[in-house]
Amino acid sequence: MLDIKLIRDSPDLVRTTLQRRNLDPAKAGLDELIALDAAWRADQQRVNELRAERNAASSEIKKLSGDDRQAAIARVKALKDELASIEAGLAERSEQRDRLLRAMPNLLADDVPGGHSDEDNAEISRWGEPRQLGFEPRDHVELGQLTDTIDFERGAKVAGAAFYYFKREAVLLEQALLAYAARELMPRGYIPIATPDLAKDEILDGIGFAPRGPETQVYSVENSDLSLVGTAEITVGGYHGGEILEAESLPLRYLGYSHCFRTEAGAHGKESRGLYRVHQFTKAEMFVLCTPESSIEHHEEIREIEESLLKGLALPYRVVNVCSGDLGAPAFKKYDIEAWMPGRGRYGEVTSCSNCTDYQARRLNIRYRPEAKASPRIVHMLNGTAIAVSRTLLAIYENYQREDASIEIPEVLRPLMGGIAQIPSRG
RNA sequence: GGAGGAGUGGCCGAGUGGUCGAAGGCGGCGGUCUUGAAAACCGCAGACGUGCAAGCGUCCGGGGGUUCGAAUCCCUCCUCCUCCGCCA
Repeated sequence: MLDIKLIRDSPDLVRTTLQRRNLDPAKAGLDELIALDAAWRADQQRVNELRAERNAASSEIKKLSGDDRQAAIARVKALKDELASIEAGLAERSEQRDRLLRAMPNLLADDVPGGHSDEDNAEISRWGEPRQLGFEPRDHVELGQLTDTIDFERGAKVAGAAFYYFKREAVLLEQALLAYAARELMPRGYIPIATPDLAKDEILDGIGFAPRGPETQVYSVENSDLSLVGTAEITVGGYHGGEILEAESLPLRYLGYSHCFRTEAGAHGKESRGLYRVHQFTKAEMFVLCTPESSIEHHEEIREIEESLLKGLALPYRVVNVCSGDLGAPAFKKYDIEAWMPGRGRYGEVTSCSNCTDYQARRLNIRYRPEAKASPRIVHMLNGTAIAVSRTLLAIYENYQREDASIEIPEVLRPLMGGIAQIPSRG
């Protein structure tokens, strides 16, 4: 969430941000929030005064006895009743205020392009040339069938549409990709961390996911406050919740491994074929906690790492700067990296990275102490995909396919697959 | 699953109704001493809210209650530990 002080001091900045995000400030309740906050502060002040009075009167009581004591107790009781009535209103106001405050999206970086959908994302670079295959490329669904390594039909039979089985070399390929991420990132200071696949709703909410409700993308567990995580961003972000970190420990770089579960409500349509949009996949996620001064720099570093991972796999890609309308509430700025996907004949998102500045950290109350004795400050948090297995595997299948439907294994992954150099066609 | 015990500041740990935001220790910071460092000694130090500030308020796992007053009493939830059972 935003700092309430920012909203008090710079309401116009917040108003402009909402407009850039194609949100109506009135509908978002900005003015309502400002009014509510002012009223809340007035109430708070009044309550403080009454409490001070009550505390003072109360501490006198122990010195009194007899009728004086009884009279004093009666006075304090009256004060208490008055206080209770204001406190009730205060609690309600504070709740409303928090609800509106938490609903405000993050500020935007100056260079976030305006726009309404992913079509308005701004391409900023390209790397690699799509291979000249010299034959009509198959898509990964067909390749998965012909190699007997991806089984969507039985996935649907057992778990429903958009579930799948990996078999044979695909299993090794998944493990190789996950190992590849660790091998590349550990030298860069990333700490591998395998996280729970479920998290409490309050953590989901802290990261900016709506755990329940009609719009949710999240599977929740009945009769509990747990949900299946959509990304390790949730569990790694929650890892330091409520803590005050030492300045020397920053930046903290994590490589979080988890399964990811997404309902993809309302997303059934064009992209529903194959691995591109599935209900479950495995992912290695980069997560960085750093000082506010360094987050922009770290964002660029994460983007650079994501590019280097794709370069290592020799997958052609382009980088886009995600436009304001396509940006989630916690993100200050986000890059998508889109690999070439021959089966679709275009680029498709395989990784992305977001600078969420202090938005999530404030909700999760993650701070650091700049130096001894100094007051704590909110950290900045960033996340980025190292490897999303499903989409990366999709891109490898389609880019490395041969005419006979066998699939070459990218050079860097072969040592991680016991030397396997190709997936044979079994068609 | 059953039975007990415990959750206090960065850490350890006192504290069973008022003067406790909380002794003491460790760690931290500043200083004295020293060529420098260590040791020793002296001192300073919680978080949050509000306020220009002084201050005031809130916070002793979470929530609720009793009381004029709760770290302290009651209820409830969570977490951890020990023992038993069960499973691996």
